[in-house]
Amino acid sequence: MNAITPSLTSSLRVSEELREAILSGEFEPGERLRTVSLAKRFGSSRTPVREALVQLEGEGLVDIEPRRGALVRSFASADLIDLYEIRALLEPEAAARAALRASGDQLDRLRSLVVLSDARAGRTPAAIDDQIAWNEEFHAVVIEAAGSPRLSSALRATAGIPRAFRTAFWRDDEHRAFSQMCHRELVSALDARSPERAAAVMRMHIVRAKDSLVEAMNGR
Amino acid sequence: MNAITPSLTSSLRVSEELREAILSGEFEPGERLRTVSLAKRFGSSRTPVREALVQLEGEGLVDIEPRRGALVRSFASADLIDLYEIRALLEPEAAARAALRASGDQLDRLRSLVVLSDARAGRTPAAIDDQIAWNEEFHAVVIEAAGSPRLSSALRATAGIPRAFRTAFWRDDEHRAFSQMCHRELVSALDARSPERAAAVMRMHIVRAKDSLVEAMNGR
DNA sequence: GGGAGGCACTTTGAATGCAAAATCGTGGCT
DNA sequence: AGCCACGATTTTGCATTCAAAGTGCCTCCC
Repeated sequence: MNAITPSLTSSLRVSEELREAILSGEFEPGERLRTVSLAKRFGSSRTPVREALVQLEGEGLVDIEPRRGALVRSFASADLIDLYEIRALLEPEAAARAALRASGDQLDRLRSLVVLSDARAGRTPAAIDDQIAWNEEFHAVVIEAAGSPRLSSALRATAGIPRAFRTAFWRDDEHRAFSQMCHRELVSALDARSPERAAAVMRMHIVRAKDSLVEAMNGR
Repeated sequence: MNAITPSLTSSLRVSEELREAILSGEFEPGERLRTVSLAKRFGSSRTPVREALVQLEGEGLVDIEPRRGALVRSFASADLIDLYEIRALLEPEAAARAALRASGDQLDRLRSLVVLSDARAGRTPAAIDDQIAWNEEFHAVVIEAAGSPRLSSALRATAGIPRAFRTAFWRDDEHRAFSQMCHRELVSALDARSPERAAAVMRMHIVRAKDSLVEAMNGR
């Protein structure tokens, strides 16, 4: 999605690319993010890099220590559980609002994302990457459909966790099947314009994901 | 607490002061925040001002439109209601966690804030300002005591926003008395280490505040 | 008289320069 | 041998500078 990013400002482009790089696990948690090397990598000066780092700090992906610089935030297990518990509070509300406000286009997009995921049920790395991307977009569309800027930004602050962790549970067939079922059920609830149902499904979905994560982490 | 702010970096100092300025209603909602005048005001160059603006955008106090600059975010009534509904989701959770984790110092501080507010029950502007400050600190301490960085960052600016509407809120004796009662009750729940009770009280507190706000806005 | 176009001024966004703090390695001292 | 101090180097944070986009005003034409 979003093949064309106009990227009006360099700052925004850098923050996008850096966010992707962090989420894809390219940097170790705790690793220092030096402005010069990032600037070189993104073909800009240090100024937009610094602004991007401040923005990503707000999203919870990096820590900035004064006079010491930026680090990739560590995703310790307690922190990840924390993250999911907050999502479990916010996303059901987003789903409920989406049930009342989602546009036809948005519902169509959600439906097509479900169909895509159903059709691509492999376990190759590429298939898993697709699954992850579609899953992210699915949740992003629901949040967008909720039409609450505050909710959106609050959830952005709980931004994605490194995909390295996600592969842990996207490899699990059972979890994936359950997730797909939740998505289907959620679309159905949104179609039915039932906020209670949408919220309940979303809550179940998130809590289950949290448990799968805990299980995956314990299993190693 | 934190009477001395070391202000290691200029960027942090600017963001603090600018946050205060916005929350105190010094700028009109929708007003453009020009980097040169802010830099002049804070005695710095535009660079730290820009970083502060990015940070405050993440906190939801400012909107940045690419190539156009920063605006004070408007707190339209729908937006404020939205905000309170999110607080109503998050702060009860913060209170519940605080019930489990609050330190003795934190509980003492909460108790003393309640005492301070009880002792200073005037209606002069200065008294109201004190009430507002203590109320904000009360909520800040509870959130801090929850010990969840994600929750803290999601809630950072939210408690301060109603300061712009102080007249609506804090002049109403009934609301103020109820608020004080909630704070007392919350301290009691935290003392008793009862997360359920703490969450329930906090939820009531926030929902009541939302209704008071709606009422105040309709009443004019 | 009203609207479109153009020109000057303003403001943003990005690059660069510079001072201060932090980091790292080395050597000396106990 | 271990530890501390000190200097070189790196890196941050801020100021300044420059180009490009935006804004507003004024004129000219219809």
